[in-house]
Amino acid sequence: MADKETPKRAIILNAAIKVFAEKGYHSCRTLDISKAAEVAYASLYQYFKSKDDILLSIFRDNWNFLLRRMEKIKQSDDSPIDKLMGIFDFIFRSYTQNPDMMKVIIMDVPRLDQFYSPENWKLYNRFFMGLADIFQEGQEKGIFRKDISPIIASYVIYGAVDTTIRQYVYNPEFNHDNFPIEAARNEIMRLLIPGYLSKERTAKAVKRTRKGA
Amino acid sequence: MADKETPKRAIILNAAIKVFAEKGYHSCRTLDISKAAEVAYASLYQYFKSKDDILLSIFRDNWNFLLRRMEKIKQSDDSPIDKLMGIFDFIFRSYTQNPDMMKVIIMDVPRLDQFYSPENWKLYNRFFMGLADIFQEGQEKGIFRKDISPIIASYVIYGAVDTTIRQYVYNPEFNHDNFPIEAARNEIMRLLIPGYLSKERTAKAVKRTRKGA
Amino acid sequence: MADKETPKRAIILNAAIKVFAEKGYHSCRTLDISKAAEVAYASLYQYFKSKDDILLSIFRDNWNFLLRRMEKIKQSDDSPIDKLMGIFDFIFRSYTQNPDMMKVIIMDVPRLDQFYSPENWKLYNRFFMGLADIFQEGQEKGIFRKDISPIIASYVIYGAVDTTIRQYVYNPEFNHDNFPIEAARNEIMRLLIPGYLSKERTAKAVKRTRKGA
Amino acid sequence: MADKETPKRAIILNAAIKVFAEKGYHSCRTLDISKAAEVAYASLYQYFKSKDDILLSIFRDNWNFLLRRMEKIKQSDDSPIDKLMGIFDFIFRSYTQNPDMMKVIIMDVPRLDQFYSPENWKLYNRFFMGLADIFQEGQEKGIFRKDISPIIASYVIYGAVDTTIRQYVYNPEFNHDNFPIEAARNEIMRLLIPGYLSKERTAKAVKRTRKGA
DNA sequence: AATGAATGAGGTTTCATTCAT
DNA sequence: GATGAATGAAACCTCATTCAT
Repeated sequence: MADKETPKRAIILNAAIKVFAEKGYHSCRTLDISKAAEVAYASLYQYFKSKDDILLSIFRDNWNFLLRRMEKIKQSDDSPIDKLMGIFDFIFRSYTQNPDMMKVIIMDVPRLDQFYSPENWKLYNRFFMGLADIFQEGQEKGIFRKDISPIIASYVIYGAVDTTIRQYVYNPEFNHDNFPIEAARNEIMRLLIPGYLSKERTAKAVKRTRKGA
Repeated sequence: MADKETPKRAIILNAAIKVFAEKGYHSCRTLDISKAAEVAYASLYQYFKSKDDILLSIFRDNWNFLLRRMEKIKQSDDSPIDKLMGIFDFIFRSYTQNPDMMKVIIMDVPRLDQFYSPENWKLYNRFFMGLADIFQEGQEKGIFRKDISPIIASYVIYGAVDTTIRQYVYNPEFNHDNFPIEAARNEIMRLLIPGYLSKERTAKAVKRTRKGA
Repeated sequence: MADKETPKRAIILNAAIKVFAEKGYHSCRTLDISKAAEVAYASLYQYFKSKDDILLSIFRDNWNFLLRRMEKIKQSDDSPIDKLMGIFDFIFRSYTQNPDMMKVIIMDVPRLDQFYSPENWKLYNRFFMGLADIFQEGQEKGIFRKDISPIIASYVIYGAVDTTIRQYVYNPEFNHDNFPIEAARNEIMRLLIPGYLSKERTAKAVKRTRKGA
Repeated sequence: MADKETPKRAIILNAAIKVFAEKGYHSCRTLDISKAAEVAYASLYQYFKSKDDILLSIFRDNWNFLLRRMEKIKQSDDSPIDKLMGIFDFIFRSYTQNPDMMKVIIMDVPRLDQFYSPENWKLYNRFFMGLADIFQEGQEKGIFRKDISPIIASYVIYGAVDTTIRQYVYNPEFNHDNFPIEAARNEIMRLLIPGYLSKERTAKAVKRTRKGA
């Protein structure tokens, strides 16, 4: 934590992710964040305007990262199915690597009234629009059904991921051992993308995606 | 509001739905609820233990209503596709008739830390399990793919609805006129249920479901 | 409790004594009293003006009873020592028979700000004045030291009883078995009244006092 | 009040003593305390956990001070009578110097339900045990009657002081001018301690006690 | 007389943010 | 830039009392 290398802004953000994930945004106090970050209480306010701003910064930083990754995938010459696969793969890997961050993005960010500002919606929607673009590309190539509007498809795709991860994070009755998150990912793909079938193809797509990271 | 017929508990609950939907659970004060309900402040606390309890009562009452409806649909002799259709139809109609209530269920309830109690999870999961049962029935009848676990399918189905309604409620960039909610419903069905195609069949199923209400 | 014979006022008063003794005046609610009395909530207010009034009624009723008893003892032809003995005996017997009542009188009544009204002080002081009268009689008869003002003596006498009973009621470290309350009473007599010695005399005085009841 | 030298904790405590003495613990609001202390409202809660904690801190601080003083007196080579005299003198002088504090200790502290915790009883009882030790020393030296248990004697001694001060504080019918508190102190000594007689001896003991402070 | 639902005033405490060092 | 003590607004809930039946 008290990492001299890491800039203090990042230290605070990482600590906040941990604390938000543990207690929830509304239930934790700014004092908890400063303690977890091992910085002075008032230091928070030298790097962020407010508690809100910390949470929204977490969203913005990570969402922008996601968007950049999506952009790369979109511009690749993979098939639409592999593109979707690449995005799914990225999200689920993010969850595996940093479940706290994902928890915060999925649960705490949409909780915040201030999240629903035009600027944030714009950023938020860019992801849905990207998904829609890929879906539309698939429609044009005759891979996906044409009687579905791409934007609705993007909601369904995101909703599937969102709700599934929510279950992994919160549902105490859910047996994680029997349903490793990677299995869930594959099943969602199968359900949403009729053309998604062979494992070889998937493995190849994933490999390619990772190389491009 | 000051309805002599309606029991006071229901009056409070309806007022709370309105206030929660307008301002959000954390941003509204209990005083706002009592004013909206046109009852004395302390009356809230004769019918509910706390502000939390009001929100969770909204969830419990409506979720139980949803579960009862689902149970009826499950026990009908409709095909699994029509059963899913019936549930979608019920949820989307609920949204149309009482968008505030849906907003509260989708946005405020999962915000509340206290929501994640074993009792609530049990209630919450009964819906997913019901969806999974129908999906499994479809698998056994050879209608749905067998390489998807029913419980994951239920998450995807619910997530599709949840995220879509969320967009209808919150997204200011979203053009409601071009995407009436019924259209969204149909598109989600098409995306998730490969066998769902003909409009006649759907209309028939909906009719039957409504009659059975 | 639901005693048809006992007038309802007395039922409420007895229930209040029990509840006040258990939880303390400030920590119990009027609802607790009505429940313990098995009367309707609002019935309290047909017999008493307020919660305060209930507590003060307990004081007044019992204090008047004590005063009447003291008056009888004063007017007897016992020696001043036996008179004091009679009063001590009455108080300690009251504690043995109804510790809850004594607890309320000693702990809750003086807690109440409203207790310190001129009327109540007048009533309260009549007891001290009675004690002082007896002490003065003893001084005049050459039994007690003359260099002590009777009123101060009355405070000391009452304080001894008050503090001792307080210990019996509240002190968890106090070993009741080793110090039966009667032993305490005798020791206080010995300490305060130099002439108080022989057991026979005491027994006689007690007997006489009881007969006069 | 706004004393830069005095640590803020002490400022708050002194203000609380004043406010509690004036209005009583239950009748005053925490806002009154902060105003009297001329500190910000929330500052109370940086130094104390709660309103209760403020009152109990007043008790603990002053009681510990009393205990330390008693310990010194016990370890002196004064006679048991002079030791008791020293303690009486200290308590009555404390009352003269800070009647508000004494009022709070005698009236408000024992009001508080939370006062009756094992820890507080332990502290409280140390005073009674100290008094009992001195009384027992007097018994062993043949000064006090042996047929009185020291612990009961300690209750009587404390009760005498407690009740007398209570009268000085609260009784409106009591004529303070005719009974200066020092006179009361002497009379209590005469009543409780048969051997206590000569004024010269007393004066000497008091002098010695003060010197040793 | 008896009931219990309805009332609203009032107080403690929390916590994000600022300020003086 | 760093610190942490100081700040005060804001909100939930309790509870004695009244009122309508």
